[in-house]
Amino acid sequence: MQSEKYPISGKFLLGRLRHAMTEHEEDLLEGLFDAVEEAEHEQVLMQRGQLYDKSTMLIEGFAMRTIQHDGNTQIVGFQVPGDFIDLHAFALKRLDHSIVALGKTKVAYVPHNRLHKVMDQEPHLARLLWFSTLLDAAIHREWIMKLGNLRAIGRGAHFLAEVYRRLEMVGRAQAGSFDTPLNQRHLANICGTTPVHINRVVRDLKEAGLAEFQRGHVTIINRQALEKEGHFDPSYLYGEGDFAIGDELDIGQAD
Amino acid sequence: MQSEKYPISGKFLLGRLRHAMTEHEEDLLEGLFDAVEEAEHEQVLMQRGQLYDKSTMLIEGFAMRTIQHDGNTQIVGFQVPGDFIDLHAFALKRLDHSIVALGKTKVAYVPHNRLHKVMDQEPHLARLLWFSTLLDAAIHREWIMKLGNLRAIGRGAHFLAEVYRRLEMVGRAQAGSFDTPLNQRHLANICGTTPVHINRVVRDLKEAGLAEFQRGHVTIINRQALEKEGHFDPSYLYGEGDFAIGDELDIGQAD
DNA sequence: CGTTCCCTTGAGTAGTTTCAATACTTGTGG
DNA sequence: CCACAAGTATTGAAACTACTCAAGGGAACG
Repeated sequence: MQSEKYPISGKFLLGRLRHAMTEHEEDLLEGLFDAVEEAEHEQVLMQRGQLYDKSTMLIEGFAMRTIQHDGNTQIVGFQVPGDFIDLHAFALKRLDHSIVALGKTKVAYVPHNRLHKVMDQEPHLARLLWFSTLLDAAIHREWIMKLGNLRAIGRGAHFLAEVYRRLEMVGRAQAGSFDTPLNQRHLANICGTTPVHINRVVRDLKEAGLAEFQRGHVTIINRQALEKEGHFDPSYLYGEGDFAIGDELDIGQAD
Repeated sequence: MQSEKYPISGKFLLGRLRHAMTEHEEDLLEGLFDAVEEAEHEQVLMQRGQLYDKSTMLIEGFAMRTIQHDGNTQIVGFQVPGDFIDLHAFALKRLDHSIVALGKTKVAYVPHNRLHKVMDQEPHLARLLWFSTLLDAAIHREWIMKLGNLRAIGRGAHFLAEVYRRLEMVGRAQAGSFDTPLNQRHLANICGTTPVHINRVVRDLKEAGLAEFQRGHVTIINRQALEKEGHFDPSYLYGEGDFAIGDELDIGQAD
């Protein structure tokens, strides 16, 4: 599989526009990165406000995007393997938020000057990189929907359904379950509630036969019911078959 | 000013990276667009799921991004003049959300094939376009923070503070006030509450001497207190002076 | 000048938070 | 291998925030 041939970038856009990448582009992308590094749980990978001249591919493990204000930390994003987690630092230079590793993670960095060359010489690949940053934006929008429209149980259900689907796309989900570095405090933060309340939500999800959230492990008991409870429609993840992007349109060819 | 020389794209990135555009790029960008068109209040400019081969510059008026689910509509974004409101349709091809005009608006369209040429031949301008889509993502993240962390009054205060600042950047704010096509139903939706409750919030904001929200007009009474109530830190808008982007780094030059 | 949409207010209820106390897990050192 | 500490999860009760239902008032538009 792609993960073996491309140990660093093999999961990038997997299940989405991966098939739109030429072999030349896959080789090129893989070659952009410096050596693989490891990061510990809760290690800050990128700090809000700092200047960066490199961006990060998440190879193994998880990460979260956080915004601080008055001692409070809000989790505003969750990243899985294959995510180019701070590619936007290339265009923004400074990040408006921090990126923190969750669990043991493997990452690889690409210096921005190499991305400049891609912009100059590989417009099609550049556009795929752009696409991947817009996927994050689409997920952000769905989180806004989730927080603005759903009660706590729906938010919890939506998040679990989303993560399961995203892990599935990059081959990191087992049948009906996945491992996670999140605890109930993280989950509460992501769902915009308190840990005490999310604990009752977790109990309710289990009692309703939708999903189980245990330390480090999530079991999807009834996927369809879970997705319904969370009003989860996966098309915003732009998976293959959802919006079927790239099938009817050639991406990146100037005409 | 730029608005006179460039009637269509003159407000694009104004107050942010506008100064990083060369005159050549400003001319080029202006020339990309077809004739200016008008749109009515609540007119759907772009429909979720449809295929598009053009993108839209918002010249005058406002627009909102909406996600539908089960008859419910959630507003997940708010756009002001100078916003390239669906540039992401260029990379995504289909949108995960709809874009709806608010009030009388003027827009102009650019066919995607012209953007292809920009990608191929103008990597620096392409990167500025990319930057502008990432600004939207940064605003999305802040909305997630707002919904996840603040109570209703803080959310209302945050939104008013943000819009005032954004309008200021494109020269569309008067001293301490601005006009808006939003009613309290919109405001409630944006803040993730009910109209009845936001009505009480509006009253509280007025009684606390922070801001007034009247039909079509918002008055900022005490900006500092309003921003404090909303935990509003404008740096995520990447205005001049905030993260001071582009000053210490050359943007877009491959080295 | 009436219709319609929007705003406003009140009262009861539901959802969520806060505070507090207890149990369970995991890791560490004796 | 057990004891302890620290973090995490669970439960209960009271307080609060926000929602729902309902009705009345005000502004805008034809």
